[in-house]
Amino acid sequence: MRTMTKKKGASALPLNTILAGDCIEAMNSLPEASVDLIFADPPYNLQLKGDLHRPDNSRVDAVDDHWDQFSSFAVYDAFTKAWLKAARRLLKPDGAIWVIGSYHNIFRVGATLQDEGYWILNDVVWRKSNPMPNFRGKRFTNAHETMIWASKSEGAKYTFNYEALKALNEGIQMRSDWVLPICNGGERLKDSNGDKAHPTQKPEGLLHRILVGSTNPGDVVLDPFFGTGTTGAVAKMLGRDWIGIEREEAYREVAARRIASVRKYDREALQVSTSKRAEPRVPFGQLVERGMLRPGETLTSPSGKIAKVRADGTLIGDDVKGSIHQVGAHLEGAPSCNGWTYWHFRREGKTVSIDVLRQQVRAEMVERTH
Amino acid sequence: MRTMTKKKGASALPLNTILAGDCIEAMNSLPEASVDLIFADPPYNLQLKGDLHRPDNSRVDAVDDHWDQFSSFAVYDAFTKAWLKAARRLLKPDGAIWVIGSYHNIFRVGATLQDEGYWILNDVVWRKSNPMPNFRGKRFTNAHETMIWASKSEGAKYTFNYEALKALNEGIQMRSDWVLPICNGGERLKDSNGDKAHPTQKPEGLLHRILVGSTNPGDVVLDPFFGTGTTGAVAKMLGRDWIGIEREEAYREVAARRIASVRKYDREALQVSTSKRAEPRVPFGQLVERGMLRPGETLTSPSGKIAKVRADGTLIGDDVKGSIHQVGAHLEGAPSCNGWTYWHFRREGKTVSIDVLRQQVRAEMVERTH
DNA sequence: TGTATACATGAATCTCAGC
DNA sequence: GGCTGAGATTCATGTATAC
Repeated sequence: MRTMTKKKGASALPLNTILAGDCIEAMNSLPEASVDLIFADPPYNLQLKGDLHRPDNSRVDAVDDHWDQFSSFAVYDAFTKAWLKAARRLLKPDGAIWVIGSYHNIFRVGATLQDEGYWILNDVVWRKSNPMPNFRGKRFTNAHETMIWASKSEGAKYTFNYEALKALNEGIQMRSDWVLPICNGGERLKDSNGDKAHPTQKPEGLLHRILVGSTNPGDVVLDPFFGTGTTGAVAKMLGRDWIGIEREEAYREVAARRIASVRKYDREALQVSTSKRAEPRVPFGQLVERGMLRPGETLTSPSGKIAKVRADGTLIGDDVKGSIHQVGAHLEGAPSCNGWTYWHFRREGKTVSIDVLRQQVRAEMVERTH
Repeated sequence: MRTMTKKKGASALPLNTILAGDCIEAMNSLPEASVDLIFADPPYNLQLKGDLHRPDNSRVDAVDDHWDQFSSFAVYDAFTKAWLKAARRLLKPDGAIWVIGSYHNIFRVGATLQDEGYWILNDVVWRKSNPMPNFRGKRFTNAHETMIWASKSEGAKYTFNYEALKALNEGIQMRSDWVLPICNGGERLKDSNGDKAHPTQKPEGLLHRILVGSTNPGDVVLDPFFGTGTTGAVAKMLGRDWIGIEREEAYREVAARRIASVRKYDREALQVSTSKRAEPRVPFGQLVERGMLRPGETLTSPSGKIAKVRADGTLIGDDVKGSIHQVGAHLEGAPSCNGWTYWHFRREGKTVSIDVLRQQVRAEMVERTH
């Protein structure tokens, strides 16, 4: 793990520590555009009528304030807007946020996210495999919670480790509904009385998937409602830096102890499957320059189209010339075409994809860097 | 089916008919406190830009209809507020509403519901068994839509047929996540060209579950965005009265024809509603996420081969990385390999097959869903 | 007629480096 | 910031066609 601070202009980032106090004040004390990912599990005790605080941290009194539904929503909205604004200031331009909630608060959180300029990428449902049943039989078993994943703004280049998530899901694209058990058993932290240390401790599996999917090793992850520190624990295991903010001293103590006992995974284990987009580009012309394909040689497509290689690495067909992609797209009447997988050549009586040659070139590039 | 009107004071209720025109005006023309349930599938306000192509270059037929275009969130919010207000006036005191949407609009709808005085009872997730994938690999598969179920006000005595829903669910309490296929095949209505008659037709199984669960025979069900009339068709089958409102004449015609051909208690519809559950497929990655195996941990094979677990649920061996099956096959020089029975780990001095862990996960899933 | 293969399609905010 | 061009990217299901 790196040192405790990262310099960013004049300010320092208190990495891998738990900050005490109100999350809005704490976030405002940190340098802007310094965090890669925020995970937030904000309070949503709206309908319990009590223990709700205004943005200025004064407590709302249900009786004195003539509590009603409307005023309670207004107060909650103001609180939500304030912390989402502070969080957005902290995010790097290509950073992202995850917020988790239930039907009590998630609609207000989602609307505020949109109003504040975040760009929703997905809503993801955590489908609990072992939920608490609805004992009174008056409603459906509350068997899920909703998470919203959003980038700082529209058009941002957010991190999404598509291949790693696909690998986690046994080769099938990861869906927006995740089946995971609730946090219990040995993972559930207990206080000295043997009671649960925190009412809504999130399972580490949830954070594992979020952090593997939307951060890279070395990224900075901030959790403004740290609780017992699940975010910090999983971030440490996965080689990400983390910052927690928590108001309650009892939670901070439990979290600190918990994270101290966590080990980081081996560096090798943190390497995940990568996309082809991350591979170095190989110009087709290089295959010609290197003599892997001869100018004048004929390439064929699975659909039986034909083109000839020219000395400058372009192709020429019956009535078209251009790059391997352009000629392929034209011959197929398609909007685009990946020429690397489309075109084939003959060697020793066999038809071979030109992509095999690209892979050879790439393999040599790797060899040379060792 | 009863007569076409129900007297309610001086006004009459146009039962089992489709009203033409704007839904807000039409609702305002109906008597207040006269409807038992409202099901609404409002425009989602998708903001699609260019065309989208599948990897095979075919073009996706997008929802680009004029009725889904709104110039801003403010305009969409005003529209939402107006129709929810009109709808609430129509509801009997113990009536309820269901609204369906996606992340584009559902947060705004949910917040407006709360602001207008509705009381949210559950959010229910429709998990699509066969969603359209994310073709560019940039986000999670959009595999669900969200429905909000709300009573007219807090404390209302809404209808909830707990036992009927439990029976639909093979004797287990119905959860807040429903697995149902999207509407296609014979159920999907086509126009005279053979194209889909409506871009977003909902499956009858969804409405079946909603109406069985939250109405009684003889209740009045209103749908202000009637489309091709799924709500009316299922209401008729189930012996509920219905009122549809639809602005587009083409949709009204399709809906009228469809409902005319429906018989009460249609066997086929009941069949649809009890569609099969998700198979308990367990990706290897889930064992890692859930902490049953640790990234960096070594797995062994009966033949003495070795590989290490990575954070994304892939394995890495001496000169190979990939899924448990791929790495096993490569190390054995075999065309294929069942990684579940091939790989083993050590616990308490013993060598255990990873398949034991899969069986543990499966046992938990089966326990809760059957 | 039965089986195997090919094709079509679904509420979608779906690329990115380099100039 | 805008433009150009390389080149990466899909799962489940129903229907049509081929053999």
